[in-house]
Amino acid sequence: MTDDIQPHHIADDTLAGLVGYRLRRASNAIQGDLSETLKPFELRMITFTALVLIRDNAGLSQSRLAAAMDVERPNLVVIVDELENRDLITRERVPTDRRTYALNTTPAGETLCAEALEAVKAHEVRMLAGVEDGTQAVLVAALARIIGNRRGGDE
Amino acid sequence: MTDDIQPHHIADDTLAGLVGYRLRRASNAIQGDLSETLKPFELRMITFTALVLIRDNAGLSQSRLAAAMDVERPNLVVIVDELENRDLITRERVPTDRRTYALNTTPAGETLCAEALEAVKAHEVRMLAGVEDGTQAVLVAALARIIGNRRGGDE
DNA sequence: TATTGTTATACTCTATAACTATA
DNA sequence: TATAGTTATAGAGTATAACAATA
Repeated sequence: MTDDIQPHHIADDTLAGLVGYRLRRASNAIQGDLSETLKPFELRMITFTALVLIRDNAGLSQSRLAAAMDVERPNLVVIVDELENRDLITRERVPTDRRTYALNTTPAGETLCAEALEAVKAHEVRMLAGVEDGTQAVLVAALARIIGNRRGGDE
Repeated sequence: MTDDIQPHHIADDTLAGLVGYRLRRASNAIQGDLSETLKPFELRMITFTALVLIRDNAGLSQSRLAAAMDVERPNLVVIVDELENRDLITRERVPTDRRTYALNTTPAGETLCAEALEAVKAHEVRMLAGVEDGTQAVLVAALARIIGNRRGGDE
């Protein structure tokens, strides 16, 4: 094949000079691998996130979970439905405020959560191979700054 | 308001311990700000990316652009349509291979591209405020590693 | 037979309006 | 009246199959 005129890899120096561009590509790389990692557990990234947050915040309401996940309430319904239908979480009326549901993990949900978390930790080790611990700390600190710089960062 | 029982911010320590979680949040923060930055130019992130790559790779074909952008060919058609309809790029038949189109920026396209790039650079400075130059270099190097660690990284 | 660009289509994700039941 | 959860729906973004023109 003749790639003398048209090189295989096109010039993307302009974009590569943007931190945001590299950040998105790194994030996509991790998300892709994470999706594969969660497949054996029949979890998507978003259902995994919800499961972990419910486990770590017993009795959480859907509204507060939606706010924490930055997901619109209507969209959270199907996520919670999915976890409940698989008996990974329970949805119980709160006696003091019968509008809200208290979300809690079932024993099966806790087991699956723990197993998935182990797999995710292995996935992180895989994706961060070659990045030293000290560098990872610098990376995390820099990311925290960037997150804090978002429009209306603190409010 | 009584937040004695239910704190405002729920515990997300488990997820915060994952680099991928922070990476995605930082990426989302930048993407959100970038979308706002590009609005005055009536560009979306994906049309901006295409415009820059066409400018930097004169005569590019749609297939190669799609491959570079990691976009399916059918989805690129509408992106190229949009840029062509706005007279930012031209789409001309290649005489040596009449199947392919050669993509090139128009003068208007180059002007808009340069102006948008200036705005994007200002956006980057804004989003990276508080992250020192040395730290940025470490960040970029770490991101390059992560991107390289993606499944079938080099092939 | 393979490739470029295209159309049509479907599936996921996300966003908004409007409803119900409770407060 | 305001809030929690829900339904229906609409809009992005993305993925696949199949086609016409060309190689």
